[in-house]
Formats: sequence, structure tokens, C-alpha cells
Amino acid sequence: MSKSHRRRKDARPGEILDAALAEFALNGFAATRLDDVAKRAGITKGTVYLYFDSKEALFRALLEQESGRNFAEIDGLLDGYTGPADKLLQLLIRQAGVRLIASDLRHLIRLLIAEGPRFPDLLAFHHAEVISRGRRLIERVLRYGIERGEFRDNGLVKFPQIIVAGPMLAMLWQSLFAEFEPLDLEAYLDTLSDTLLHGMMVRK
Amino acid sequence: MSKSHRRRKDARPGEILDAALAEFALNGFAATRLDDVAKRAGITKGTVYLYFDSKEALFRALLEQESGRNFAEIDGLLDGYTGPADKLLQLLIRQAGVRLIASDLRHLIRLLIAEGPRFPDLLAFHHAEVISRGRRLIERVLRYGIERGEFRDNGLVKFPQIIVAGPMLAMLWQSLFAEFEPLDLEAYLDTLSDTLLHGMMVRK
DNA sequence: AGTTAATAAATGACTGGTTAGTCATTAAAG
DNA sequence: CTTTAATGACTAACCAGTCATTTATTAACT
Repeated sequence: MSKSHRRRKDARPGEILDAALAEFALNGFAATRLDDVAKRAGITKGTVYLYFDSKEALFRALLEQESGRNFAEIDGLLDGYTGPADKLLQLLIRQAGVRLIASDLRHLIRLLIAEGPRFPDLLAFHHAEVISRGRRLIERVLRYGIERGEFRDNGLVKFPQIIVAGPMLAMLWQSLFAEFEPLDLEAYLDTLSDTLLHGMMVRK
Repeated sequence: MSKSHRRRKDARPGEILDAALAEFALNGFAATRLDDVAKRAGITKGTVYLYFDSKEALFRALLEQESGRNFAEIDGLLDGYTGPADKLLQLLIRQAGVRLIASDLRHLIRLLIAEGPRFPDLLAFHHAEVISRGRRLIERVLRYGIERGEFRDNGLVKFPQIIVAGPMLAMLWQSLFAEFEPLDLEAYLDTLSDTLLHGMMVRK
């Protein structure tokens, strides 16, 4: 019972996914060795193939697993809210920024940007399941503000991308340039909220 | 003089870079075969190595070549300008959006996001040469508006990233999700400008 | 102008290393 | 004693980078 061959059918897939996330985040898809994934998971490569059909299937499973986790939590935060809409948007932006940057989501999104075009059906899935959910979340906040008469109804509801863009870019910045020029995330998100809410023009 | 072995020392590097851009954009760094790059350029792999030391050097040369081309042109557009600042910002955003999406820059930026973390000195170069130039461009427009008393001075000058974020996300969207849900770039950029300039809140 | 010699560009076969995926075998569990 | 998780050695393919050889271009010399 000591050194090897311990059978743990139910725990394996999760462990493999965790290891895969770490390795993919480090090296990208093509440059990741399944031997390394296996090693990190404390097993051998053969075992990986007991649970996943191929390297690509592993990548796919990874994205599908991580997707949507955060949405549920943010949704929960919004559920009971009845206060002013500007505070709500501030909350949303803060949550988006913090979650994008803190979690492993960050690496997965970088991976998706990188490898997405080579896996069109993966993009389709992500668009259908994840993006659409994010859009609904943003629309919900915007509609709330418009109905309360706080937000004006410029075309923004049609382009929720404009709201995510800021947090998204912060995430990319942290992934790429943080070591050369760190970003003060707090101040950044505050300025972002302020600009989106009140605009740049002097009030007349 | 017919089939092969034609010597064209001066034209080669450019041709190789063009071919490399196409292949890298298609497959990413690791999955691109130098044989394919050579074939696309109408030569053989050996010839590639006459002009570039390694695959990595080729990638690097590619990024360095394309960088900055667009800045000069945008700078030129701004140079003589004396009109209202909001129109200037609109112009800047439109230019950024259109150039990011139309040109091959788009693929290169995706590549940089994807492979950047594995080539830290490449990121350093890009940060020093390209990003900083973009920042200066944006600062220039913001300062112009603030000096004219048109723009209020919230912290935006410290976070020019907020201005690029919108065009940048449009570029990513087009690269990834355009086939599932195309983005009306004109309307998007208009809405973006409007939101940044006037904000979302109802004027009181 | 024509022949030849020197030079430089380009080739393509080759190698050494790497790695996704397989499968016969081993060993734990019930 | 049967079942099945896990192993690890193996293979088949792939590809970055090399280099001896081939071919074009230019120079040099009649």
C-alpha cells in the first residue's frame, strides 16, 4: 500500500484538471507536455488517457469546468439590491476586475485568446455559455439604472462589451506588463467607474 | 533561369517575415512549422536560417517590424488640430479601433498576448517602444482637452489604458467571436465615444 | 564579348531530440 | 479469482536546426 498504484477513480479527473491548468497557464497549449501534467498530478501519462481522450479534450474540459463559476456568485451579490444604480455598476466593475485578475480565470482567458481560433467549436461553446451569461449580467445592471431613471439610454445596452473592456484590459495588463509597470488596480477601477458614470466632459 | 535557386538577397527578409506573420497568425508560435513558413515564402527552410538565427528571432523581428507603423500616421492626424477636444477624442478612438482591427496588427497582438509571458524581454521591448508611445498619444489628447477646459481632470490621465480598452476589446471580439455574433464596429465606436465623453448618468 | 574563377545564395537530406498516444503487463480492490 | 486502475516502455511522427553540395551571380582577365 505504500509507493504506487493507488486506485482513486473518483478523485483523479479533478486532480488532472488542476495540474493541467497549472501547466497550460505556464506554457500554453502546444508547449505543454502531458508527461508534465501527469507528473504534477502525481500519476503517469497513461493514467491521463484513462480519463481524457486527448490533449485537446483535456483543454476543452478545463475551460468548461472553470466557466461560469464566478457568475453565480456575482449574480447572488446583485439579487437583493435595491439601492442607487451607480453604486451597483461600481460594484459590478469592481467584482469583474478583481475576479478576472485574482483567479485562474486569467490564465484560461489568455489561453482562449491564444488558441481559440484553432478550436472553433470551443469558441462557440464559450460564446454560448459564458459570454452570453456575462452579457445578461451587464444588461441587468444597465436596465435597472435606466428603469430607475438614473442612467440615460444611449446605445450602451447593445454593447455590453464596453463595460467589460476596462476590467479585461486590466487583466491583460497584469498578465503582460505588471513587472515593468504595475497597475494600481483599486485606483484604476475607481477611475474607470467614474469615467463611465460621469464622462469626461465638464458639466455645464 | 527557370525553376529555382534564384538569388534575391534584399527581397528575402521581407518575404520571409510576411510568410511568418501569416503562419504564426494561423497556428500560434509553437505550432508553426518553419518548413511551412519557407514554403509560403517560396523557398526552403535552410534559406530562412540564412536570414534569421532561430524561430524565436523570426518572431521577434516580426513584432519589431510592425510596431509603431501606425503611430506615426495618427500623430500626423493630430498635429495641426485646433478644434474642440471631444471631436479629437472621437477621432482618436475611431482611428485606434479601425487600425487595430483592419491591419495585421491584430494577429500580432493576439500572438503577443499568447506567447508574451514566455518571452519576457520581448514584452520589455514592446512596453518600452510601443505601449509608451500609445500612452503619450492618449495623454496628448487628454491634456489638450483639459487645458481647453473641456475635459474635467479626474484621474484618467494616469490610466490611459481605460481609453484603449474599448478598441482593444473590439479587436479581440472580432478575432474570436465575429463568426458567431458580428460586431457593428461603427456603432460600437460611436457608443464608446459617447459613453466616455458624456457618461452614463442622466444630467441633472 | 567570351571564358573562367571566385563568391555568395539556396537547397534538401539528415540528425537529434522531443512527445502524443498505445498497449501488454502489474497490482490493488472487492 | 475477477475486475479494473495504473503503469511505463514503446512507436511513430514530427520538426528545429545543421551542413555538405549545388547553382546563380559577379568579377577578372583576356
